Amino acid sequence: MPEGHTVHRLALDHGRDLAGRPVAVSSPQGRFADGARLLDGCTLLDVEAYGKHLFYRWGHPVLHVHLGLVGTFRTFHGDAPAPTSGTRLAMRAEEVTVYLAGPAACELLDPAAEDALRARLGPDPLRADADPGAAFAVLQRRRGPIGGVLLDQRVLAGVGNAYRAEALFACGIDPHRAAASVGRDEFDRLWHTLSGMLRQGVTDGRIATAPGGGRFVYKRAGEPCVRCGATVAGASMAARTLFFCPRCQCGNAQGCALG
DNA sequence: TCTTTATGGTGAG
DNA sequence: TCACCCTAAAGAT
Repeated sequence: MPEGHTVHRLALDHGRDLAGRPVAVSSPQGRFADGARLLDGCTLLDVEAYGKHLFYRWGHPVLHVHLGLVGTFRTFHGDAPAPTSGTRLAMRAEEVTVYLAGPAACELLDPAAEDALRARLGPDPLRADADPGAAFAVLQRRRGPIGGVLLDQRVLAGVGNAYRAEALFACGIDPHRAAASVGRDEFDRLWHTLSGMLRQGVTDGRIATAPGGGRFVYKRAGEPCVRCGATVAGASMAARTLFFCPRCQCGNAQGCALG
């Protein structure tokens, strides 16, 4: 489930449900037992999202969570079921209970470690402090196709496989084109498209980028392109399945027809 | 009751 | 580029 929109939505929800109150923290699975013991009963001050990373502040070392590919949070209002055997972290404040399972990271970070982590991240299109120019400057120096560079969190933080496919389609950009060949105007349209799609995803709680609540190309390999009817392609790029329309994104399409 | 799949990232070769 | 880590749900047997 997790691209930037999921993580930002979680930060908003957890901030609303848990912050400002003492939180009962535990690790039913046991793999975060030491950290949970330290945080248990502390008042959560705030929750921040940066790209695909979550930071929970308590006045202690910050709690850093990264969902990875399979991590999921589940929230219960009122009575919560018993946690599953894989529940790494449980947090409860008043009537809200949150379970975390399968994260790539659930750890305490001291300020230096947090700084080092943030220094590795490019601008996040969902954040007000994001500077698209910084992302463009990095992108211009990259070798390799734009479809691969978009997934690199050092260039842009928060974009994953679904949004790379949808945004490149919406902008009519061939994913195989060299990243360095993308001009500033074109990049600005791409940034704006990504930002809008991600923002919509935060609101919706899911990735619905095409009119009618569906998707343009993501996971639609073999089906007809919604715009031109050509068969949507699926191919591997940067170790993930890339979906695109070989006609609409043929390498000489102009501009951002849909975005 | 298996096997497969997933919107991610790291570290080894 | 590959193997591998994490968990749960869906699909196949």
